Amino acid sequence: MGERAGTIQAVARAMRLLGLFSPQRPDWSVAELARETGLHKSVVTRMMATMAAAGFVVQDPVGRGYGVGPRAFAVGAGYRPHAVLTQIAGPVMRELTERRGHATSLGVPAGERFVYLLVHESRHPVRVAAGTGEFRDYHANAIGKVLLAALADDEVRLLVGPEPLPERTPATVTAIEPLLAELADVRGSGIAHNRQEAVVGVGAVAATIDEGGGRRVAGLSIVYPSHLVDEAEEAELIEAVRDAAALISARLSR
Amino acid sequence: MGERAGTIQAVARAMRLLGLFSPQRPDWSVAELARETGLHKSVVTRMMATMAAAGFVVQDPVGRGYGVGPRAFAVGAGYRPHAVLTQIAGPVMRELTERRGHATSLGVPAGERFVYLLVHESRHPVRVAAGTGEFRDYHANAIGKVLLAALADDEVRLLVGPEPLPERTPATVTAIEPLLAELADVRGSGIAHNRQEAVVGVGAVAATIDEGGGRRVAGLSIVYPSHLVDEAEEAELIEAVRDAAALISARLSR
DNA sequence: AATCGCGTTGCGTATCGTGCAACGATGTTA
DNA sequence: TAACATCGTTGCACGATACGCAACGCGATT
Repeated sequence: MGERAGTIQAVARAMRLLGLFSPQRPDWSVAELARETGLHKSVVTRMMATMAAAGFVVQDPVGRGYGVGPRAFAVGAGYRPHAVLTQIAGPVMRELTERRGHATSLGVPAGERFVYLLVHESRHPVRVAAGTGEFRDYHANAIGKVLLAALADDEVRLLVGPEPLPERTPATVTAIEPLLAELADVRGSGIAHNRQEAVVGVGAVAATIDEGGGRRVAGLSIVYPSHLVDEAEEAELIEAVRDAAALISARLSR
Repeated sequence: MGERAGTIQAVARAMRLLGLFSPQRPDWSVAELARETGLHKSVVTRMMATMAAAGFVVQDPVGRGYGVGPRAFAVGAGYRPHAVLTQIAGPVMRELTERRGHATSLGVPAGERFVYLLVHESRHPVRVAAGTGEFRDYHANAIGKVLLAALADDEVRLLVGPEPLPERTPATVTAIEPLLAELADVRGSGIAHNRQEAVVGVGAVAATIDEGGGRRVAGLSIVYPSHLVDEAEEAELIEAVRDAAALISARLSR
Protein backbone atom coordinates (compact mmCIF):
# COMPACT_ATOMS: atom_id res chain seq x y z
CA MET A 1 0.00 0.00 0.00
CA GLY A 2 2.81 2.38 0.91
CA GLU A 3 4.78 4.46 -1.52
CA ARG A 4 7.77 2.21 -1.20
CA ALA A 5 8.35 -1.13 0.44
CA GLY A 6 10.22 -1.14 3.70
CA THR A 7 9.09 2.32 4.74
CA ILE A 8 6.90 3.33 7.63
CA GLN A 9 3.61 4.98 6.84
CA ALA A 10 3.35 7.11 9.97
CA VAL A 11 6.89 8.42 9.56
CA ALA A 12 6.46 9.07 5.87
CA ARG A 13 3.39 11.13 6.67
CA ALA A 14 5.25 13.05 9.35
CA MET A 15 8.03 13.84 6.88
CA ARG A 16 5.51 15.04 4.35
CA LEU A 17 4.07 17.38 6.92
CA LEU A 18 7.44 18.61 8.13
CA GLY A 19 8.64 19.08 4.57
CA LEU A 20 5.89 21.61 3.93
CA PHE A 21 7.62 24.06 6.23
CA SER A 22 10.05 26.15 4.24
CA PRO A 23 11.53 29.64 4.18
CA GLN A 24 8.84 30.61 1.70
CA ARG A 25 6.04 29.26 3.87
CA PRO A 26 7.11 28.82 7.48
CA ASP A 27 3.66 28.83 9.07
CA TRP A 28 0.88 26.28 8.81
CA SER A 29 -2.29 25.60 10.73
CA VAL A 30 -3.59 22.11 11.35
CA ALA A 31 -6.44 22.64 8.93
CA GLU A 32 -4.12 23.89 6.19
CA LEU A 33 -1.81 20.94 6.66
CA ALA A 34 -4.75 18.56 6.54
CA ARG A 35 -6.07 20.10 3.35
CA GLU A 36 -2.66 20.13 1.69
CA THR A 37 -1.80 16.54 2.49
CA GLY A 38 -5.26 15.00 2.42
CA LEU A 39 -4.71 13.57 5.88
CA HIS A 40 -7.40 13.64 8.50
CA LYS A 41 -7.43 16.51 10.98
CA SER A 42 -6.99 14.16 13.89
CA VAL A 43 -3.95 12.56 12.34
CA VAL A 44 -2.36 15.92 11.67
CA THR A 45 -3.03 17.07 15.21
CA ARG A 46 -1.31 14.04 16.71
CA MET A 47 1.59 14.17 14.25
CA MET A 48 2.25 17.82 14.99
CA ALA A 49 1.90 17.30 18.73
CA THR A 50 4.53 14.58 18.52
CA MET A 51 6.93 16.69 16.51
CA ALA A 52 6.32 19.65 18.77
CA ALA A 53 7.21 17.57 21.82
CA ALA A 54 10.53 16.84 20.11
CA GLY A 55 11.13 20.52 19.33
CA PHE A 56 11.01 20.20 15.56
CA VAL A 57 7.99 22.48 15.37
CA VAL A 58 6.48 25.02 17.73
CA GLN A 59 2.89 26.25 18.02
CA ASP A 60 2.80 30.01 18.14
CA PRO A 61 0.78 31.47 21.01
CA VAL A 62 -2.06 29.07 21.72
CA GLY A 63 -3.01 26.50 19.14
CA ARG A 64 -2.91 29.09 16.39
CA GLY A 65 -0.74 27.34 13.86
CA TYR A 66 2.70 25.80 13.80
CA GLY A 67 6.15 27.11 12.90
CA VAL A 68 9.63 25.63 12.55
CA GLY A 69 11.27 24.63 15.85
CA PRO A 70 14.81 25.06 17.10
CA ARG A 71 15.61 21.37 16.81
CA ALA A 72 14.86 21.43 13.09
CA PHE A 73 17.23 24.36 12.78
CA ALA A 74 19.93 22.52 14.70
CA VAL A 75 19.61 19.39 12.60
CA GLY A 76 19.60 21.38 9.38
CA ALA A 77 22.74 23.19 10.45
CA GLY A 78 24.52 19.83 10.23
CA TYR A 79 24.01 19.69 6.47
CA ARG A 80 27.49 19.04 5.15
CA PRO A 81 27.62 21.22 2.05
CA HIS A 82 26.37 24.14 4.06
CA ALA A 83 28.82 23.70 6.92
CA VAL A 84 31.76 23.45 4.59
CA LEU A 85 30.91 26.14 2.11
CA THR A 86 29.56 28.76 4.47
CA GLN A 87 32.92 29.45 6.05
CA ILE A 88 34.81 29.69 2.80
CA ALA A 89 32.33 31.11 0.34
CA GLY A 90 30.67 33.59 2.67
CA PRO A 91 33.38 36.25 2.79
CA VAL A 92 34.10 35.97 -0.92
CA MET A 93 30.45 36.42 -1.75
CA ARG A 94 30.11 39.37 0.54
CA GLU A 95 32.94 41.18 -1.14
CA LEU A 96 31.56 40.29 -4.56
CA THR A 97 28.17 41.70 -3.63
CA GLU A 98 29.66 44.88 -2.26
CA ARG A 99 32.02 45.46 -5.15
CA ARG A 100 29.53 44.78 -7.93
CA GLY A 101 26.36 45.92 -6.20
CA HIS A 102 24.39 42.83 -7.16
CA ALA A 103 23.08 39.85 -5.21
CA THR A 104 25.11 36.65 -5.15
CA SER A 105 23.84 33.12 -4.57
CA LEU A 106 25.40 29.74 -3.98
CA GLY A 107 23.61 26.46 -4.64
CA VAL A 108 24.26 22.72 -4.51
CA PRO A 109 22.45 19.71 -5.98
CA ALA A 110 19.70 18.23 -3.83
CA GLY A 111 18.10 15.36 -5.68
CA GLU A 112 15.82 16.40 -8.50
CA ARG A 113 16.23 20.07 -7.73
CA PHE A 114 18.97 22.22 -6.27
CA VAL A 115 18.98 24.21 -3.06
CA TYR A 116 20.33 27.66 -2.22
CA LEU A 117 22.87 27.42 0.59
CA LEU A 118 23.83 31.03 0.92
CA VAL A 119 22.51 34.30 -0.43
CA HIS A 120 23.83 37.82 -0.17
CA GLU A 121 21.23 40.41 -1.02
CA SER A 122 22.08 43.53 -2.94
CA ARG A 123 21.13 46.94 -1.64
CA HIS A 124 18.89 47.62 -4.60
CA PRO A 125 15.35 48.57 -3.83
CA VAL A 126 14.27 45.59 -5.97
CA ARG A 127 15.01 42.24 -4.46
CA VAL A 128 15.58 39.62 -7.10
CA ALA A 129 17.48 36.87 -5.31
CA ALA A 130 16.08 33.69 -3.83
CA GLY A 131 16.32 32.91 -0.14
CA THR A 132 18.50 30.44 1.72
CA GLY A 133 16.93 27.00 1.79
CA GLU A 134 14.75 27.46 -1.26
CA PHE A 135 14.65 24.80 -3.98
CA ARG A 136 14.68 25.53 -7.70
CA ASP A 137 14.54 23.66 -11.00
CA TYR A 138 17.85 22.97 -12.64
CA HIS A 139 16.83 23.87 -16.15
CA ALA A 140 15.64 27.43 -15.58
CA ASN A 141 18.46 28.82 -13.44
CA ALA A 142 22.07 29.73 -14.00
CA ILE A 143 23.31 27.76 -11.01
CA GLY A 144 21.19 24.82 -12.07
CA LYS A 145 22.75 24.76 -15.51
CA VAL A 146 26.23 24.88 -14.06
CA LEU A 147 25.39 21.87 -11.94
CA LEU A 148 23.82 20.01 -14.86
CA ALA A 149 26.87 20.68 -16.98
CA ALA A 150 28.85 18.43 -14.66
CA LEU A 151 26.74 15.44 -15.73
CA ALA A 152 26.55 13.34 -18.86
CA ASP A 153 23.61 13.97 -21.17
CA ASP A 154 21.88 10.76 -20.06
CA GLU A 155 22.08 11.77 -16.44
CA VAL A 156 20.72 15.20 -17.30
CA ARG A 157 17.72 13.63 -19.02
CA LEU A 158 17.03 11.52 -15.96
CA LEU A 159 17.30 14.46 -13.63
CA VAL A 160 15.20 17.07 -15.38
CA GLY A 161 12.42 14.64 -16.23
CA PRO A 162 10.26 14.34 -19.35
CA GLU A 163 9.45 17.14 -21.78
CA PRO A 164 8.08 19.67 -21.63
CA LEU A 165 10.11 21.01 -18.74
CA PRO A 166 8.15 23.32 -16.45
CA GLU A 167 7.74 26.75 -18.04
CA ARG A 168 8.50 29.50 -15.56
CA THR A 169 8.47 32.41 -18.00
CA PRO A 170 8.05 32.74 -21.78
CA ALA A 171 11.84 32.58 -22.01
CA THR A 172 12.18 29.23 -20.21
CA VAL A 173 13.79 26.48 -22.26
CA THR A 174 11.25 23.68 -22.08
CA ALA A 175 12.76 21.23 -24.57
CA ILE A 176 15.62 18.86 -23.79
CA GLU A 177 17.69 19.21 -26.95
CA PRO A 178 18.22 22.98 -26.77
CA LEU A 179 19.06 22.58 -23.10
CA LEU A 180 21.70 19.96 -23.86
CA ALA A 181 23.17 22.20 -26.53
CA GLU A 182 23.37 25.02 -24.06
CA LEU A 183 25.03 22.76 -21.51
CA ALA A 184 27.70 21.89 -24.05
CA ASP A 185 28.53 25.59 -24.24
CA VAL A 186 28.61 25.76 -20.45
CA ARG A 187 31.13 22.93 -20.35
CA GLY A 188 33.31 24.87 -22.73
CA SER A 189 33.13 28.29 -21.16
CA GLY A 190 32.54 27.36 -17.54
CA ILE A 191 29.80 29.98 -17.43
CA ALA A 192 26.03 29.58 -17.49
CA HIS A 193 23.44 32.25 -18.20
CA ASN A 194 19.89 32.83 -17.12
CA ARG A 195 18.13 35.40 -19.27
CA GLN A 196 14.76 35.91 -17.60
CA GLU A 197 14.10 32.17 -17.78
CA ALA A 198 13.02 31.82 -14.16
CA VAL A 199 11.56 35.23 -13.36
CA VAL A 200 10.68 37.95 -15.84
CA GLY A 201 13.10 40.83 -15.53
CA VAL A 202 15.76 38.86 -13.69
CA GLY A 203 19.03 37.67 -15.17
CA ALA A 204 22.05 35.85 -13.78
CA VAL A 205 25.47 34.49 -14.63
CA ALA A 206 26.96 31.51 -12.81
CA ALA A 207 30.29 29.75 -12.52
CA THR A 208 31.45 26.43 -11.15
CA ILE A 209 32.91 25.65 -7.75
CA ASP A 210 34.93 22.44 -7.76
CA GLU A 211 36.36 20.37 -5.00
CA GLY A 212 39.89 19.05 -4.99
CA GLY A 213 39.25 15.93 -7.04
CA GLY A 214 37.50 17.88 -9.75
CA ARG A 215 34.15 16.79 -8.37
CA ARG A 216 31.63 19.53 -8.96
CA VAL A 217 30.06 20.60 -5.72
CA ALA A 218 28.39 23.94 -6.15
CA GLY A 219 27.43 26.82 -8.41
CA LEU A 220 27.96 30.50 -7.70
CA SER A 221 25.88 33.17 -9.38
CA ILE A 222 25.41 36.92 -9.63
CA VAL A 223 21.75 37.88 -9.94
CA TYR A 224 20.49 41.21 -11.23
CA PRO A 225 17.54 43.06 -12.75
CA SER A 226 17.95 42.59 -16.48
CA HIS A 227 17.23 46.15 -17.50
CA LEU A 228 20.05 47.49 -15.32
CA VAL A 229 22.82 45.41 -16.87
CA ASP A 230 24.01 45.99 -20.43
CA GLU A 231 26.33 43.75 -22.40
CA ALA A 232 29.48 45.49 -21.25
CA GLU A 233 28.60 45.07 -17.59
CA GLU A 234 27.54 41.49 -18.17
CA ALA A 235 31.00 40.74 -19.48
CA GLU A 236 32.48 42.23 -16.33
CA LEU A 237 30.15 40.23 -14.13
CA ILE A 238 31.16 37.04 -15.92
CA GLU A 239 34.78 37.73 -15.12
CA ALA A 240 33.94 38.59 -11.54
CA VAL A 241 31.89 35.47 -10.89
CA ARG A 242 34.48 33.29 -12.59
CA ASP A 243 37.26 34.70 -10.42
CA ALA A 244 35.26 34.39 -7.24
CA ALA A 245 34.29 30.80 -7.97
CA ALA A 246 37.91 29.96 -8.76
CA LEU A 247 39.03 31.52 -5.51
CA ILE A 248 36.51 29.52 -3.50
CA SER A 249 37.47 26.35 -5.34
CA ALA A 250 41.11 26.93 -4.56
CA ARG A 251 40.45 27.50 -0.87
CA LEU A 252 38.26 24.40 -0.77
CA SER A 253 41.00 22.19 -2.08
CA ARG A 254 43.47 22.86 0.63
CA MET B 1 2.81 3.28 27.20
CA GLY B 2 4.04 6.29 25.26
CA GLU B 3 5.90 9.25 26.71
CA ARG B 4 2.86 11.45 26.37
CA ALA B 5 -0.73 10.77 25.50
CA GLY B 6 -1.91 11.78 22.07
CA THR B 7 1.45 11.27 20.42
CA ILE B 8 2.48 8.74 17.83
CA GLN B 9 5.12 6.24 18.83
CA ALA B 10 6.61 5.70 15.40
CA VAL B 11 6.93 9.42 14.76
CA ALA B 12 8.37 10.09 18.22
CA ARG B 13 11.02 7.47 17.51
CA ALA B 14 11.79 9.01 14.14
CA MET B 15 12.22 12.41 15.77
CA ARG B 16 14.50 10.93 18.36
CA LEU B 17 16.65 9.50 15.58
CA LEU B 18 16.63 12.67 13.50
CA GLY B 19 17.42 14.78 16.55
CA LEU B 20 20.68 12.93 17.05
CA PHE B 21 22.05 14.56 13.93
CA SER B 22 23.72 17.84 14.83
CA PRO B 23 26.59 20.05 13.73
CA GLN B 24 28.76 18.35 16.36
CA ARG B 25 27.84 14.88 15.16
CA PRO B 26 26.44 14.91 11.64
CA ASP B 27 27.11 11.25 10.76
CA TRP B 28 25.55 8.12 12.18
CA SER B 29 25.45 4.50 11.11
CA VAL B 30 22.42 2.29 11.62
CA ALA B 31 24.19 0.33 14.33
CA GLU B 32 25.22 3.48 16.18
CA LEU B 33 21.71 4.86 16.03
CA ALA B 34 20.32 1.55 17.29
CA ARG B 35 22.76 1.46 20.20
CA GLU B 36 22.14 5.08 21.13
CA THR B 37 18.36 4.85 21.10
CA GLY B 38 17.92 1.25 22.19
CA LEU B 39 15.76 0.58 19.16
CA HIS B 40 16.08 -2.58 17.14
CA LYS B 41 18.30 -2.54 14.07
CA SER B 42 15.41 -3.37 11.81
CA VAL B 43 13.37 -0.50 13.15
CA VAL B 44 16.20 1.94 12.63
CA THR B 45 16.79 0.69 9.11
CA ARG B 46 13.18 1.26 8.13
CA MET B 47 12.95 4.61 9.88
CA MET B 48 16.05 5.90 8.15
CA ALA B 49 14.95 4.53 4.78
CA THR B 50 11.70 6.42 5.17
CA MET B 51 13.39 9.66 6.11
CA ALA B 52 15.92 9.23 3.34
CA ALA B 53 13.13 8.84 0.79
CA ALA B 54 11.84 12.20 1.98
CA GLY B 55 15.27 13.83 1.69
CA PHE B 56 15.71 14.55 5.38
CA VAL B 57 18.75 12.31 5.56
CA VAL B 58 21.11 10.89 2.96
CA GLN B 59 23.21 7.75 3.03
CA ASP B 60 26.74 8.51 2.00
CA PRO B 61 28.14 6.19 -0.67
CA VAL B 62 26.40 2.83 -0.27
CA GLY B 63 24.90 1.92 3.07
CA ARG B 64 27.82 3.40 4.94
CA GLY B 65 26.02 5.57 7.40
CA TYR B 66 23.63 8.49 7.20
CA GLY B 67 24.08 12.25 7.12
CA VAL B 68 21.77 15.26 7.16
CA GLY B 69 19.75 15.77 3.97
CA PRO B 70 18.93 18.89 2.00
CA ARG B 71 15.29 18.85 3.03
CA ALA B 72 16.26 19.08 6.69
CA PHE B 73 18.40 22.07 5.83
CA ALA B 74 15.56 23.71 3.94
CA VAL B 75 13.10 23.20 6.77
CA GLY B 76 15.59 24.45 9.34
CA ALA B 77 16.19 27.56 7.27
CA GLY B 78 12.57 28.51 7.98
CA TYR B 79 13.29 28.92 11.68
CA ARG B 80 11.94 32.36 12.46
CA PRO B 81 14.54 33.76 14.84
CA HIS B 82 17.25 32.79 12.42
CA ALA B 83 15.61 34.28 9.37
CA VAL B 84 14.97 37.56 11.10
CA LEU B 85 18.22 38.00 12.96
CA THR B 86 20.62 36.76 10.30
CA GLN B 87 19.99 39.68 8.01
CA ILE B 88 20.30 42.31 10.68
CA ALA B 89 22.83 40.93 13.11
CA GLY B 90 25.17 39.36 10.57
CA PRO B 91 26.86 42.53 9.29
CA VAL B 92 27.13 44.05 12.75
CA MET B 93 28.76 40.92 14.10
CA ARG B 94 31.17 40.73 11.21
CA GLU B 95 32.38 44.23 11.86
CA LEU B 96 32.61 43.55 15.56
CA THR B 97 34.72 40.48 14.95
CA GLU B 98 37.01 42.29 12.56
CA ARG B 99 37.43 45.34 14.73
CA ARG B 100 38.08 43.52 17.99
CA GLY B 101 39.69 40.38 16.63
CA HIS B 102 37.55 38.04 18.70
CA ALA B 103 34.77 35.64 17.86
CA THR B 104 31.16 36.78 18.24
CA SER B 105 28.09 34.61 18.81
CA LEU B 106 24.37 35.15 18.82
CA GLY B 107 21.93 32.85 20.63
CA VAL B 108 18.21 32.57 21.33
CA PRO B 109 16.19 30.51 23.83
CA ALA B 110 15.16 27.05 22.65
CA GLY B 111 13.29 25.33 25.45
CA GLU B 112 15.45 24.11 28.27
CA ARG B 113 18.63 25.19 26.55
CA PHE B 114 19.58 27.92 24.11
CA VAL B 115 20.82 27.59 20.56
CA TYR B 116 23.50 29.46 18.64
CA LEU B 117 22.01 31.10 15.57
CA LEU B 118 25.05 32.77 14.13
CA VAL B 119 28.76 32.62 14.84
CA HIS B 120 31.64 34.65 13.45
CA GLU B 121 34.99 33.00 14.08
CA SER B 122 38.04 35.01 14.94
CA ARG B 123 41.26 34.59 13.01
CA HIS B 124 43.13 33.38 16.07
CA PRO B 125 44.86 30.09 15.76
CA VAL B 126 42.81 28.90 18.73
CA ARG B 127 39.15 28.46 18.00
CA VAL B 128 37.06 29.00 21.08
CA ALA B 129 33.58 29.71 19.74
CA ALA B 130 30.70 27.27 19.42
CA GLY B 131 29.16 26.42 16.06
CA THR B 132 25.86 27.43 14.52
CA GLY B 133 23.05 25.13 15.61
CA GLU B 134 24.71 23.92 18.79
CA PHE B 135 22.78 23.87 22.06
CA ARG B 136 24.19 24.98 25.40
CA ASP B 137 23.14 25.21 29.05
CA TYR B 138 21.88 28.57 30.16
CA HIS B 139 23.72 28.66 33.45
CA ALA B 140 27.29 28.24 32.22
CA ASN B 141 27.35 30.70 29.33
CA ALA B 142 27.29 34.46 28.95
CA ILE B 143 24.51 34.42 26.39
CA GLY B 144 22.56 31.98 28.54
CA LYS B 145 22.74 34.30 31.54
CA VAL B 146 21.57 37.24 29.49
CA LEU B 147 18.55 35.21 28.40
CA LEU B 148 17.85 34.01 31.94
CA ALA B 149 18.03 37.57 33.23
CA ALA B 150 14.88 38.34 31.24
CA LEU B 151 12.91 35.90 33.40
CA ALA B 152 11.60 36.00 36.94
CA ASP B 153 13.50 33.95 39.51
CA ASP B 154 10.78 31.29 39.60
CA GLU B 155 10.95 30.82 35.88
CA VAL B 156 14.71 30.56 36.06
CA ARG B 157 14.43 27.79 38.64
CA LEU B 158 12.04 25.90 36.42
CA LEU B 159 14.26 26.28 33.39
CA VAL B 160 17.65 25.33 34.76
CA GLY B 161 16.33 22.36 36.71
CA PRO B 162 17.28 21.01 40.13
CA GLU B 163 20.61 21.50 41.85
CA PRO B 164 23.33 20.75 41.32
CA LEU B 165 23.45 22.30 37.86
CA PRO B 166 25.73 20.44 35.46
CA GLU B 167 29.37 21.25 36.15
CA ARG B 168 31.25 22.00 32.97
CA THR B 169 34.47 23.24 34.54
CA PRO B 170 35.66 23.84 38.10
CA ALA B 171 34.47 27.43 37.70
CA THR B 172 30.88 26.54 36.79
CA VAL B 173 28.23 27.91 39.13
CA THR B 174 26.29 24.81 40.14
CA ALA B 175 24.06 26.26 42.86
CA ILE B 176 20.88 28.19 42.19
CA GLU B 177 21.24 31.00 44.73
CA PRO B 178 24.59 32.36 43.51
CA LEU B 179 23.26 32.15 39.98
CA LEU B 180 20.18 34.21 40.88
CA ALA B 181 22.39 36.77 42.59
CA GLU B 182 24.49 37.02 39.46
CA LEU B 183 21.39 37.43 37.32
CA ALA B 184 20.33 40.36 39.48
CA ASP B 185 23.59 42.06 38.54
CA VAL B 186 22.98 41.24 34.90
CA ARG B 187 19.59 42.91 35.06
CA GLY B 188 21.24 46.00 36.42
CA SER B 189 24.21 46.26 34.10
CA GLY B 190 22.78 44.61 31.01
CA ILE B 191 25.99 42.63 30.75
CA ALA B 192 26.71 38.97 31.59
CA HIS B 193 30.10 37.34 32.06
CA ASN B 194 31.43 33.88 31.53
CA ARG B 195 34.77 33.34 33.24
CA GLN B 196 35.89 29.90 32.14
CA GLU B 197 32.61 28.45 33.37
CA ALA B 198 31.85 26.45 30.23
CA VAL B 199 35.32 25.70 28.86
CA VAL B 200 38.61 26.11 30.67
CA GLY B 201 40.56 29.00 29.22
CA VAL B 202 37.59 30.58 27.48
CA GLY B 203 35.84 33.76 28.60
CA ALA B 204 32.98 35.80 27.19
CA VAL B 205 30.90 38.92 27.73
CA ALA B 206 27.32 39.17 26.49
CA ALA B 207 24.67 41.83 26.04
CA THR B 208 20.96 41.79 25.38
CA ILE B 209 19.14 42.16 22.09
CA ASP B 210 15.55 43.30 22.55
CA GLU B 211 12.67 43.48 20.21
CA GLY B 212 10.39 46.48 19.89
CA GLY B 213 8.07 45.64 22.72
CA GLY B 214 10.93 45.12 25.14
CA ARG B 215 10.59 41.37 24.71
CA ARG B 216 14.03 39.80 25.06
CA VAL B 217 14.81 37.78 21.98
CA ALA B 218 18.51 37.12 21.84
CA GLY B 219 21.93 37.46 23.41
CA LEU B 220 25.09 38.65 21.71
CA SER B 221 28.52 37.72 22.99
CA ILE B 222 32.21 38.21 22.37
CA VAL B 223 34.22 35.07 23.07
CA TYR B 224 37.97 34.97 23.69
CA PRO B 225 40.84 33.01 25.20
CA SER B 226 41.00 34.21 28.79
CA HIS B 227 44.75 34.61 28.98
CA LEU B 228 44.77 37.03 26.06
CA VAL B 229 42.36 39.54 27.55
CA ASP B 230 43.26 41.68 30.57
CA GLU B 231 40.88 43.81 32.59
CA ALA B 232 41.40 46.90 30.48
CA GLU B 233 40.54 45.10 27.27
CA GLU B 234 37.58 43.39 28.92
CA ALA B 235 36.15 46.80 29.73
CA GLU B 236 36.50 47.77 26.09
CA LEU B 237 34.86 44.56 24.93
CA ILE B 238 31.94 45.18 27.26
CA GLU B 239 31.39 48.57 25.66
CA ALA B 240 31.73 47.11 22.20
CA VAL B 241 29.26 44.29 22.74
CA ARG B 242 26.83 46.64 24.44
CA ASP B 243 26.91 49.04 21.52
CA ALA B 244 26.57 46.31 18.94
CA ALA B 245 23.62 44.74 20.74
CA ALA B 246 21.96 48.13 21.03
CA LEU B 247 22.46 48.75 17.34
CA ILE B 248 20.92 45.42 16.40
CA SER B 249 18.02 46.02 18.78
CA ALA B 250 17.38 49.41 17.22
CA ARG B 251 17.37 48.00 13.69
CA LEU B 252 15.07 45.19 14.79
CA SER B 253 12.48 47.58 16.11
CA ARG B 254 11.87 49.42 12.92
C1' DA C 1 -28.82 33.58 18.19
C1' DA C 2 -27.17 30.79 14.85
C1' DT C 3 -23.66 29.10 11.94
C1' DC C 4 -19.16 28.21 10.44
C1' DG C 5 -14.35 26.73 10.98
C1' DC C 6 -10.99 25.45 14.08
C1' DG C 7 -8.18 22.21 17.21
C1' DT C 8 -8.70 18.48 20.29
C1' DT C 9 -10.11 13.97 22.29
C1' DG C 10 -12.51 8.93 23.13
C1' DC C 11 -13.07 4.92 21.14
C1' DG C 12 -13.36 0.50 18.40
C1' DT C 13 -11.38 -1.72 14.48
C1' DA C 14 -8.03 -3.71 11.54
C1' DT C 15 -4.20 -1.84 9.66
C1' DC C 16 0.41 -1.43 10.15
C1' DG C 17 4.57 -1.22 12.82
C1' DT C 18 7.28 -4.27 15.51
C1' DG C 19 10.87 -7.60 16.79
C1' DC C 20 12.76 -11.98 15.75
C1' DA C 21 15.63 -14.53 12.96
C1' DA C 22 18.07 -15.46 8.91
C1' DC C 23 20.81 -13.82 4.99
C1' DG C 24 24.51 -11.68 2.12
C1' DA C 25 28.22 -8.61 2.19
C1' DT C 26 32.27 -6.66 4.03
C1' DG C 27 36.18 -6.40 6.85
C1' DT C 28 39.09 -8.29 10.52
C1' DT C 29 41.74 -11.78 12.96
C1' DA C 30 44.27 -15.96 13.54
C1' DT D 1 42.91 -19.06 3.58
C1' DA D 2 39.47 -19.82 6.74
C1' DA D 3 36.90 -18.62 10.57
C1' DC D 4 34.81 -14.94 12.77
C1' DA D 5 32.70 -10.47 13.80
C1' DT D 6 30.00 -6.64 12.35
C1' DC D 7 27.02 -4.49 9.46
C1' DG D 8 22.61 -3.40 6.79
C1' DT D 9 18.68 -5.50 4.91
C1' DT D 10 14.45 -8.39 4.36
C1' DG D 11 10.25 -12.08 5.29
C1' DC D 12 7.14 -13.08 8.32
C1' DA D 13 3.51 -13.64 12.02
C1' DC D 14 1.65 -11.43 15.89
C1' DG D 15 -0.63 -7.96 18.36
C1' DA D 16 0.28 -3.36 19.73
C1' DT D 17 -0.92 0.87 17.81
C1' DA D 18 -2.16 4.28 14.45
C1' DC D 19 -6.26 5.41 12.06
C1' DG D 20 -10.66 7.60 11.00
C1' DC D 21 -15.06 8.69 12.67
C1' DA D 22 -17.80 11.42 15.43
C1' DA D 23 -18.57 14.50 19.00
C1' DC D 24 -17.13 18.37 21.83
C1' DG D 25 -15.67 23.14 23.23
C1' DC D 26 -14.22 27.33 21.53
C1' DG D 27 -13.99 31.66 19.03
C1' DA D 28 -15.13 34.44 15.10
C1' DT D 29 -18.36 35.85 11.76
C1' DT D 30 -23.16 36.65 9.89
